[in-house]
Amino acid sequence: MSEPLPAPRISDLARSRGPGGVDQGTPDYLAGLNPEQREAVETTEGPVLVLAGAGTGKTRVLTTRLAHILATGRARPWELLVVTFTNKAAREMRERITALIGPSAEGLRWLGTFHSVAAQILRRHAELVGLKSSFTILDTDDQERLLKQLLEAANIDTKRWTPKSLSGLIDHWKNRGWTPEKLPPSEDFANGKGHALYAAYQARLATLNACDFGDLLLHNLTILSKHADLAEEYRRRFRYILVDEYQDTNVAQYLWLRLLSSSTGNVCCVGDDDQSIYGWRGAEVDNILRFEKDFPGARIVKLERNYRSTSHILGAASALISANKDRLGKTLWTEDQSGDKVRVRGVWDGEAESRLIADEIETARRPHAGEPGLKYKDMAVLVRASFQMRAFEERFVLLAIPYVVIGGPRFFERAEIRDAHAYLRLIQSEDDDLAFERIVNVPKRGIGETSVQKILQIARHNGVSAMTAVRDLITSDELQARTRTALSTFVRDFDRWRALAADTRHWSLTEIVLEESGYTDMQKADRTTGQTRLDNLKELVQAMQSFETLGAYLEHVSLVMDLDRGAGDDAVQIMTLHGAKGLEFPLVFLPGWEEGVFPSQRSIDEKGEKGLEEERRLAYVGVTRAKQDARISFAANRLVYGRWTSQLPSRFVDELPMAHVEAESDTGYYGASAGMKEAKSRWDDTPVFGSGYSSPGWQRAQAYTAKQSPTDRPARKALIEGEGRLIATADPKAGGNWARGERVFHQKFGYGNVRVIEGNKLLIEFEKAGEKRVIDTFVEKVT
DNA sequence: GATGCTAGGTTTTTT
DNA sequence: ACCTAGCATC
Repeated sequence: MSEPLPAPRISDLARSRGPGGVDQGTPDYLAGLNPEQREAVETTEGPVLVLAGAGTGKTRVLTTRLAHILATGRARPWELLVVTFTNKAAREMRERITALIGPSAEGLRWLGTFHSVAAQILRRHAELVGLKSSFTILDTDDQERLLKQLLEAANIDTKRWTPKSLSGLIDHWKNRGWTPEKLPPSEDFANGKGHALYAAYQARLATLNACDFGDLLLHNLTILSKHADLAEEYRRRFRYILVDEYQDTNVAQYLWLRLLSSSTGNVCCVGDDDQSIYGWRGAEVDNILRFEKDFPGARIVKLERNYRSTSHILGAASALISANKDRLGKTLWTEDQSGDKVRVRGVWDGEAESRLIADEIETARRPHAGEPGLKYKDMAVLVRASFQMRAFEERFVLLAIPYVVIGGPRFFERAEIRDAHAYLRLIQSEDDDLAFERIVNVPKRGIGETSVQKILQIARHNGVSAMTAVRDLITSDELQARTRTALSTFVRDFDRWRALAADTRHWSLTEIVLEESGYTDMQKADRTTGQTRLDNLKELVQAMQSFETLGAYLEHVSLVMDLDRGAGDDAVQIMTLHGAKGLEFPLVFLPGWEEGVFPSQRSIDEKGEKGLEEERRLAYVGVTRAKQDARISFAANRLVYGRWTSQLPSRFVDELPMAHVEAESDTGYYGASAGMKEAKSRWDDTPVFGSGYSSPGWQRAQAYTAKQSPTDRPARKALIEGEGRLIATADPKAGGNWARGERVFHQKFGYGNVRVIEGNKLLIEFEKAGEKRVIDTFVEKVT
């Protein structure tokens, strides 16, 4: 179906030349591929599913396949549709293809994330769904504020029915490909109001000429299914389609792909059903399990030779994943026969666990038996949930082990960055009411909530933007004189900045705006977080410099919600298992393998057997990140949300085969298989930390944190005068662990501070009564 | 608009 | 145990 096309730059690559420039027949880029990999690369016509196990060279196959298609003249770069999930994956793919075929890779204009490609298509046909091609893309924050207004307008209790949950629900609906018209009646929110709210939200988005992330795909679906001619045009345009991480596609993405391809087309999906870990955000493993039905006669290529891990690591991982029922089934193998067994350790509590891991990190760094030691960055601690990270951070700080936490709050989601963006958006377009609302009183300029509501109300009533309404209001007498003055300054500032924008580079404009608006001053006044925020803003100004225009910058950030910041120095990586997908490390630590923590209880409660299988895939992903060594650990006692809880080892520990595991425990439990019964009974008899204290008369004193309280808040005072320990709580219902400097409340004597602790005795001094009381109780974990 | 306090929530995360 | 939104009060 494709006639060969001239591809000048690429043809250099297509054939390797011997020393004398003699054509040897086999293209360079195919050299070194194993037979399966080669099949995956060379099966270019018709549908193909590449099942790529962990560490089987997937990215290499993917990029080589693209290079092959281009090099053999089957298509030109702009005739390829290549979609990934993350910007990082898209970027990496582009880089690697460029390395293979040179600058002609720039022609790959349809290579990107699902959302960025969908956005490109939507911009071309926006009018078909009632948008202008200049539509803005809202982030979750904008979304939630908009929904809050709608909920309030509909008189719905936003505490019981939070904007957040509605936003999550709408997102879920969009992921399933449901527009308000197609929403099944069984789906609902706030007792029968779900459908109307969803429709109202979409209508509001349309008036704002905006859409959210889900809409990018959803509008595509509407356009492509209603306009068969357009869909056909795209199907013709995309001669070859390639989808990465197919196991993570949701229904909307799946439908989108179906509309852009035909069932006999050249569609290549790459994925691994065993690594599907995003079911909770709409991914359908079924998409990959069903591939052969969707694309009859599809070729299935399994990549099973692993180039990453030792045989023990693979053995442990394979045994684990074999406990899952819903899978296509692959058996990874390796020629590597070196390496140690996976080590499993049971320890007393979370603290012992972090101590153990820190020790092992230091040991691994030391040269041993002629082998050089590992670097910090060769090691990673992979946790199930982020609350588990803190224990490691504390330990690493204490021992001066350098570490980085990967993940955490993302750059463009930080409040200060969003504030800055809101200023810029409002300068760029006066109609951006959401931006207006966000910063009209940030920093405080005497425009209270009441005035803002009034402005918005009038704006909506008159069908104009908030900024226009403000211009009218300044000249009327509907607002207090003081508010009017504040507003006219506000408007004047923006007029000035807008004029300035014409002949100022956008990053300088940003600096000027932040300075003149008083935003920088506001942050400087905040001693707790101000400096970090100012640093972030500086980074923002820096980042803006690589964009031509303000518009280009804003389009970029709305799709790419993070900055690719430097990989950093030599440091141990701490991250969640989800965050570790696609990465590899010589030495991997997998702490917290306890029932309820991992597998997560909530996952099992909500999704039952399916949830458990996904947790197991997560365990599989974790173990297969390791190249040389994997170390699993679990604790008998753990502090979870401030409560000491006794823990049982994860069922995943039991599923590990002794042949590939070496287990040992400080507390009586030996982990895998052999001697399990006896070991388990010993574990069950192990005494657990006593915890909890309660006594009549004591009430909970609310904890304040440095972030929440400025220096003059009571808790803060105690922090400064006391021993540097933050105020904790003493909750008679829950029991609590008290420490020096902690603040407590007694019905009779009021607030008091814990001054001295000796053994089990507490001395508490009360502020008002001048009372001193000695409390005899069981105290532990005193710092 | 600042302050004091309470209630509610806390798996995983991309775009 | 900790954080944050939001209420009541000054």
